[in-house]
Amino acid sequence: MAYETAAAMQGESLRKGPWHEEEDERLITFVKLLGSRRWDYVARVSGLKRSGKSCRLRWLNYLRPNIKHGHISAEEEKIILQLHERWGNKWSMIARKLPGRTDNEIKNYWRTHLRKKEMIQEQENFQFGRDNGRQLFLFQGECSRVQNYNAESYKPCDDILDTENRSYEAVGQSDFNLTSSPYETRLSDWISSEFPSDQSEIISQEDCNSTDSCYCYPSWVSQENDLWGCSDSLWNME
DNA sequence: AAGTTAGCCAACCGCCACCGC
DNA sequence: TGCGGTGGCGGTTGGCTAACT
Repeated sequence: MAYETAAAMQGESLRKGPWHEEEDERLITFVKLLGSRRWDYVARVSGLKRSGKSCRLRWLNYLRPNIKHGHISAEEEKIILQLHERWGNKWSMIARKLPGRTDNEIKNYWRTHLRKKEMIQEQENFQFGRDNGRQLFLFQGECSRVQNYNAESYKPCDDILDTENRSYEAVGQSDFNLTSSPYETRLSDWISSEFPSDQSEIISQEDCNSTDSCYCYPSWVSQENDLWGCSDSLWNME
């Protein structure tokens, strides 16, 4: 690892985890002396048992002057929303438009606050079968009748299921988009590429009378082309 | 009061682009 | 022109704390 060279070459292991006050003070001192560009050099010369990368991150996210911490104002939130809509997850670009805020802070804020709002917004605007025609539903619990859903007959889940008698979880494509693990992203991409957007029917597992999990799957997932027996390309992350 | 869950945030990881040799 | 070193970036994780049961 390139970033381990500084301390590793001196036979020392690099420190990880939270920064101590003394480390912060030392880093500030050496950045003032050497500038905030050559982080590997700063890490080496300062004697901090940290990687250049770690020093850079600490400086940018916490120690540099004029940095703002804490409450994101309504105005800032509005800007974040607008820029995210325009640029997507370009956190550093968005951060440049918000003086004193770091990409890390904006990213965290988005994930914990704004994403929820967007999810709610998406659910409100959700038109089953029109925009994202393909939905995967996983119903936990009894599911014994065939249900055909399409854009015209779509009803909110609460209407479809008797919530007093069944617990369920519905996973829509929009939810796949909001998750970010490699496999989920791959799955979402795979669904988009494999199936045309006009295939909107969802049917449930017909002969499922048990109280165990039962799957209601889109009609476009045929027996020959089911999710679990699909081509290697979906699961192969190489 | 103790255990569990959810929210938050600092820090790490891995990938990629750039630059100098 | 290829290669290694470095910085930048986005995604992810882990730990702390508050809220809830």
